[in-house]
Amino acid sequence: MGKGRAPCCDKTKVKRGPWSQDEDLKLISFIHKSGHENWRSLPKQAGLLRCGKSCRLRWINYLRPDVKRGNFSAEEEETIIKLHQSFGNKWSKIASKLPGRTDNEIKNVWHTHLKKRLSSDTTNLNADEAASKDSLNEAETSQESSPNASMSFAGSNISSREEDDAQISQAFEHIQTYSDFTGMLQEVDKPELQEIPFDLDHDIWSFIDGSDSFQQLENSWSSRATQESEGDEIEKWFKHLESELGLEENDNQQHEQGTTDGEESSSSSLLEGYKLLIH
DNA sequence: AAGAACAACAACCGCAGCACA
DNA sequence: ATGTGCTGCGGTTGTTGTTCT
Repeated sequence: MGKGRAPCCDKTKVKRGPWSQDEDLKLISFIHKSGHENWRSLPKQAGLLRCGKSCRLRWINYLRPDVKRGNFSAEEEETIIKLHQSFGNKWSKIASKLPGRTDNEIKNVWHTHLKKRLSSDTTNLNADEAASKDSLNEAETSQESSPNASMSFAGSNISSREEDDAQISQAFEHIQTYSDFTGMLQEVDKPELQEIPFDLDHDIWSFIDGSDSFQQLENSWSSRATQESEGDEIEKWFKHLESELGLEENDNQQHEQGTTDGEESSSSSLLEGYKLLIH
């Protein structure tokens, strides 16, 4: 201390850009073994030529086992819109209300889908309003038109602050339901989400990222991994991860074709790689 | 079929806040 | 009480994939 603030990392000595499968594997296996108490020193300890920030981001947004991947459901989108109304661009706060979704993912969805949808909805509504105003003037109706701007979200219209608040409350109730039933997160209309069996792997996920600390993990993972049942669970989890990372197909293809490329084969199976790393 | 335009998303950067010495 | 280091957050950029002309 006292020598000035050290830079986050030496940019000339760290790798940047997309993560390779080998890097993912190293990060996963290191965190499994030792946890992530210190992101700054983690890359060095894990043998990664990456900035600690980059490792953290990769883990949180992509590799963490409880990250829910796949398209956002209409309900989730609606929830994001409502939460954004009350929280603004506090993505982490919004993310905390949506189990399995990361702030980065929500931010992306907002910028790519929801913002546009809202603006087009608003435009449509303005046109509708103008049209309805004319008709209202003509009919000289006694009904009061709302002074607040109206917004439409996926079939629901919010035309007053009170209704707005009520809808936010409803959203929270909905979120609570989500939280209560994380084991049933599979969406009926989103079959791709069923690739993540929350219920089946609940133990291993809480084991990895839940109430059990990584300090406990540090002591238990290696020894537990040798036990057959735990080994099965680890294997299962790695299979899911491979499927998430799209490695399953490669793996199969290589099995069919007969692997010749050493580099590819070294990363074709996360589980095999993991086994090599921990032994 | 090829190139351009657009969309989606992963990753980076800089700042703020917190914890600790 | 103060300064430093670390983490987390939000804004932004870069890359890749898809659709359109």
